[in-house]
Amino acid sequence: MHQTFAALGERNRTRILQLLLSGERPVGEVAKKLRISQPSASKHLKTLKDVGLLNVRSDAQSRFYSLRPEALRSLDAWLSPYRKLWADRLDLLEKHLDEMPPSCAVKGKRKRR
Amino acid sequence: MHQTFAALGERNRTRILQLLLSGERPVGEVAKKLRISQPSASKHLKTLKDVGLLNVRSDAQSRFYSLRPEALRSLDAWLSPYRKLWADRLDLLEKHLDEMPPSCAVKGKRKRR
DNA sequence: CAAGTATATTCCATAAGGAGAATATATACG
DNA sequence: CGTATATATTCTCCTTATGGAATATACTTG
Repeated sequence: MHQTFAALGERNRTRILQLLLSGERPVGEVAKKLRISQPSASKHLKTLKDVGLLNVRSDAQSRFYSLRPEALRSLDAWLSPYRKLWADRLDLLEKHLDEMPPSCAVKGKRKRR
Repeated sequence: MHQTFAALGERNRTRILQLLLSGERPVGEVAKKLRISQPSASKHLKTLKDVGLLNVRSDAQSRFYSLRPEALRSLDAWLSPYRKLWADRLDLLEKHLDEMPPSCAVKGKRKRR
């Protein structure tokens, strides 16, 4: 998993992911849109592909790279144990508000019962 | 955001996050549980703190590190545009099933109308 | 204040990663 | 086959990152 994160730990590569949100792209277009050299684009795409974040489809001389949903889904899964953190936080906030004297009441912020 | 990913792009650091899921820990305990040297633990904790993934609380000589929910929430937010990917996939699957002749029907897998 | 405990920082050597230029490979076309 | 297009790979230089050992800092206690 840390390898996936390592792949995402580079600005141009997160930009690539963002670009591919709108659909598959050939290398040249990625390079152009991101204003990086073709070799650079090619390398970054390879890095992302190697950790499973991207798919490639060949058509003639072109290679179309696209997001690989499974990988992003894994990220989502990795994150899931941490979601309880902000759930807990809400609980604490509610408990806190709940223990305040009525004089501190804020409209719409009280714990619903 | 790529800086957060970069911080997570190291095995020991993802392990630290995992460890802190069960609550705050002093540096020494992190080092011991992960079987890494104290300076190493200290450095990794610092990089995680520097990108906002951790909080520190001082008590006497000890420093207790804990997860910072906001950061993990940002991760969750970053991921959200990508969620449509697997939603789309489901749509495609459903469409596919929907276009199959009735003879291929699978109990409970048909698109609900 | 001396000694002990917990943590942070620095230094060093080594390894990994990125940019750019040049080159190689693959495919289409006349 | 020769040329053009699209992409991948290699090489070199440079910056950054990591682990380990040693050292520095902070706080506690007697």
